[in-house]
Amino acid sequence: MRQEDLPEIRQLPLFRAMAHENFEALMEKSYAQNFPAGLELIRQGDPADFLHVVLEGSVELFASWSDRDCTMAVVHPVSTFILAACIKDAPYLMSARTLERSRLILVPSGDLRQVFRGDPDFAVSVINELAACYRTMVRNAKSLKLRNSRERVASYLLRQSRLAGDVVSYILPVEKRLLASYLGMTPENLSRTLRMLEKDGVKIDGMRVIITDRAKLTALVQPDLLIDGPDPDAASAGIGLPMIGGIPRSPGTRRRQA
Amino acid sequence: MRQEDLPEIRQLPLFRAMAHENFEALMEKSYAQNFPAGLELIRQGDPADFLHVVLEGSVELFASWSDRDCTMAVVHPVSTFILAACIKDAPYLMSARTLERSRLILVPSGDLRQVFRGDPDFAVSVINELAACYRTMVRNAKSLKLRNSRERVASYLLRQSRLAGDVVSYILPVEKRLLASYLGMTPENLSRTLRMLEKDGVKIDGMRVIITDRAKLTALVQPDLLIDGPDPDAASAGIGLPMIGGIPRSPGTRRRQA
DNA sequence: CGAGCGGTTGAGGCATGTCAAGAGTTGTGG
DNA sequence: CCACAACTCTTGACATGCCTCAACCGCTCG
Repeated sequence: MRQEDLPEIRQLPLFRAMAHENFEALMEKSYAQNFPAGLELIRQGDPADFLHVVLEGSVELFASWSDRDCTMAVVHPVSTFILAACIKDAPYLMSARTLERSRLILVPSGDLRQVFRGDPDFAVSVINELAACYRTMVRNAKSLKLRNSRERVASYLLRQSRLAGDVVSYILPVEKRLLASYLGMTPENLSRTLRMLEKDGVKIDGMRVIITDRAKLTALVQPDLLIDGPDPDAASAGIGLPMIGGIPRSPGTRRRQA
Repeated sequence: MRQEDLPEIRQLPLFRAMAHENFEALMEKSYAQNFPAGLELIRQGDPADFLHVVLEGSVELFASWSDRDCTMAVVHPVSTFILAACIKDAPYLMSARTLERSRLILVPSGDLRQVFRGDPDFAVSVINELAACYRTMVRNAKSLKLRNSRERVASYLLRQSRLAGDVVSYILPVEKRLLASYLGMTPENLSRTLRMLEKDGVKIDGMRVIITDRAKLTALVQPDLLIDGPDPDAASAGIGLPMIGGIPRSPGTRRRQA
C-alpha cells in the first residue's frame, strides 16, 4: 500500500464519510497490487474474499454460461466493484479481468463487513453505493428489454458525448468488440449498425465518434432520464459502473475464448 | 394499520433485526391500505415517497419507454419493493400496478432513511436486502444476455419446480402474457416455445406445468447456481424478487396499452 | 516479416417479431 | 340468467432483425 494512494481512495463516495480510524484500520488490512493486461482477477463462483478498487487501468466484468460469455461492465478509476458479493459473503456472480496494466486495492471483505457494522456513516455510504449499483443495473435491463440494437447503440453514443460534457467528438473508451458484447450484439452487427447511423447524425471514424447532427440523433434516441442516467453517483461509484460497457443478450454473447 | 399485520412485517428480513422502538416508530408513520386489481400504484419517474410492502395479493413492476413497456418483476407477499429509490431519495425507475386485489403497507421513505441512520442493525438489514436485490438483477441480466428464449423458458419452468420443492407438477403463478414479457419475448413466441419443449421433458396444460422427464429437461437447461439462484434471501426479499416474472428484451416488449 | 487480432463487409439462414384470425374464458350489464 | 364485450391464448403465414460463416484489410507486436 503506497501512502500516496490513500487520499484518492479516501475521497471515494464509499470511503469519504467513515471515521478516520476505521479508514486507517481498513487500509492497513488491504493490499495494493499491480496487474498485467489480460489477467483474470476474479472467476465467477469464487468466494468473495476482497472488495476491489481500481486505482489505475481498467477492468472488465463479464459473465459466462455454457460455452458463451458476455461483457457486463467496464470499471475505470477510481471505482470499486463486486461490493454486493462481499457484503453478502456470497460467490461472485461475474468474473473480472484487466483490460490493460492496472493497479488495484484489495480490501478483505471480512474486515469490510466488520467496519460497516460499527461505523454508521460508512454503512450509509455502502447503502448509497449499492443502491446506485442496483439502479444502474435496472437501467441496463430496461435498455436491453425496451430498445432494439440500433437504439441501444445510438443512445450509448449520445450518452458518452454527454458524459464528456456534450462534446461534438470523442474517442470510444473501449474497443468495439467489447462494446458490442456490452450492448448485447455481435461485433459484425455493431459495425453495420454504426455505418447505418451515419444518416442519423453520428459518424464513426475508427475509434473517434463525431456527432454531426445532435438534434437528429437525439430525436432518434429519445433519451430518457430513467434509462440513460444521470444518477451522477452511479457514474463515480458502482459495482463497476462508470458504466461503459454493458449488457449483451442471448446472441450478443460470444463463444468463450478458451 | 391493523395490529395483526405487524408480526408478519416484523419478521421480514428487512425489519427483523431492528430495535423494537424503531420498528414501532416506523410503523406508526406508515399506512396500510387495500387496492383493487389493476391499479397503478407507482409511475416511473415519480419521487420515491414510500417504501412498499406487499401483505396480500401481488404487484407487477414494469418499465416503459417510447411506446413500449415490459414486465421487470412480480412481487408476492410478504416482500418489499422499490427500496433503492427510497434510499437514494431518487425517482422510481419502474412503475408498479396491482395484479389482483392487494393489501400494502406504505412506509414513508424519509422516516426510513432516518431510522437506518440511527439503527445499525437495521442498516445492516437494508444493506443485505439491497445486495440481494442487486444480485437478483445481475442474474436476470445474465440470463437475458447468455441464453436464448427457449433456454430462458426451460430454465424458468425448472426453477419454479425447484422452488416449489422439486414437484413434478405445479400451476404457473402468473399469466402467460406477463411471463412472456418477463422472459423477454412475445406471447406468441412463448406459446410456440412451450409447445416445442414438450419433446424436452416438460408438458404444459393450460396453467399447469408437468415435468415429464426431469433429467432431459435439466440437461437442456444446464442450471447454473450463478444464474438460477438460490440466494434464498433474494427469494424472500428483493426489490420485488420472489422473482416470478422477470425480463423481456427489445422485442419482448409489448405495445403500451394506453 | 508473418502471425494474430480487431474491424469491416457480404451472403445466407434462423430465430423471433408482426399481423391476422379464431377458440375459450371471464366479467359485466341488461 | 343470458348475451355481449374484452381479454388471453393459440395457431398460421409472413416479414425481418440479428446471427453465422467466410473472406479480407490493416494494424500491432514479437
